[in-house]
Amino acid sequence: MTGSRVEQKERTRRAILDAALTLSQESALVALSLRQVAKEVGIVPTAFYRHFPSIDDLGLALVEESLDSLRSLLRELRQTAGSDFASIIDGSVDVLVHQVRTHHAHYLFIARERFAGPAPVREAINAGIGTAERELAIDLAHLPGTDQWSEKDLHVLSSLIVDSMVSTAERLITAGPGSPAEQRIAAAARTQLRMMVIGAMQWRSSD
Amino acid sequence: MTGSRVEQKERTRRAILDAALTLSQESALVALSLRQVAKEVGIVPTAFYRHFPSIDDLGLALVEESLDSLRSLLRELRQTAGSDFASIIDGSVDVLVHQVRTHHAHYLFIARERFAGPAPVREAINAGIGTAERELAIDLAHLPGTDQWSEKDLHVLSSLIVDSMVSTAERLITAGPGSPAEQRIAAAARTQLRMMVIGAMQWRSSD
DNA sequence: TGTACATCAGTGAACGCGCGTTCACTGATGTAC
DNA sequence: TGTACATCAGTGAACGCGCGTTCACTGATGTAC
Repeated sequence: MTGSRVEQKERTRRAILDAALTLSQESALVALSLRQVAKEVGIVPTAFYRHFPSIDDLGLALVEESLDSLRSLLRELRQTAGSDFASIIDGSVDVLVHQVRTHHAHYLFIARERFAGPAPVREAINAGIGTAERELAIDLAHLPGTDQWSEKDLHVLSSLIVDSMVSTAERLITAGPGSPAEQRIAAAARTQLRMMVIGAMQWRSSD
Repeated sequence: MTGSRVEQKERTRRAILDAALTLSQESALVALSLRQVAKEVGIVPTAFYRHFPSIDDLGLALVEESLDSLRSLLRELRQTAGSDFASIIDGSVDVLVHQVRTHHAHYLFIARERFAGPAPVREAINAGIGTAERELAIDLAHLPGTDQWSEKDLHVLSSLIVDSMVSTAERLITAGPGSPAEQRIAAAARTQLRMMVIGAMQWRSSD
């Protein structure tokens, strides 16, 4: 019966990733130590090298995992349908709250490393946010009322909405998953988005 | 002639703070080491203790310095007068761009440590941003057109504006002081703020 | 002005600690026959 | 099914390194008389 040894190895690898994610929540990726992780997992420090070539590669794996969560959030947001703006906004905020709650560690990781991480990590995160802005600008262009808008103004509105979502996500992270503040933050986010949409609908491109 | 020894001590203290700020830009406060700082300043590691009781106290001093910059930014923003919204917005964005450019290291420090810093540092920074939101809400209540707004909606708009300014500041920091992107970011910020104000003027409190 | 003493910023040796990484090993699991 | 061998996840000792902090010191600057 092969597979059991393979499975055990995979289980340890996952335990390492989970321990690393947990530990990096307490401080930051840069402060994560192989020996801490090994202790948390319950293996001897040197056993780590059966799973990752170095401590930096573990960091990269964490980044990839977290960015996967971010990408799946963007995918879900784009699929949020609705007959009117109000229901699109409500659906989007629900998706955001749910995702931040279920992948709390990943979003905390992204918020932390977005500015404090090593350069490649920062760039990967900002690339993810940039992609969200561009995709949203495309979606906005297909909505009624934006016909005469310039490319530039579409991107300004798009980044305004994305900024607001990022700030909301950061507030949700700081509040903690399932906290009493969660619904208050969500309600404020919905109001923010409605104000923005109203402003946008009144907007006429000056270009 | 007393004073010269005192002055020399003060000069070394400043050199330590400046070196620490410079070094913390390359990674993060948590990764800052006394020995690195001492090397940068050109003193032996133990001389550090003539100026700060411990490495943590140096960190606190950096936080205080950076928050001083933040507070002076808020003071300047509140004093930004104008006869109409457009000139208030233009003036505010100018102030933001100028402050981020002249105190670049402090704002980079704030952006980094806002989520990645030790808990007391994170709390101090978020308290500063919270204060900005509350003060702005008070100012907004005195503007024409917000008479029937609820307290809650005033704070929602206030946090929307502050979020946008924070995001703009973070973009300016990432772009670097005096970079070619600076004017583009400033122009986008002005457009964002105008859209928000238009949205707000159309808003009727639902409470 | 000159001398004797006090102050104290900066020195240099030393400490114990946790770090990432290397290496040869062990012993349970898996495979070939 | 039973045996002999191969694989390889995890072990444990060891390494050199940078860390924060302690301590007794030195010697230039400042003060009292």
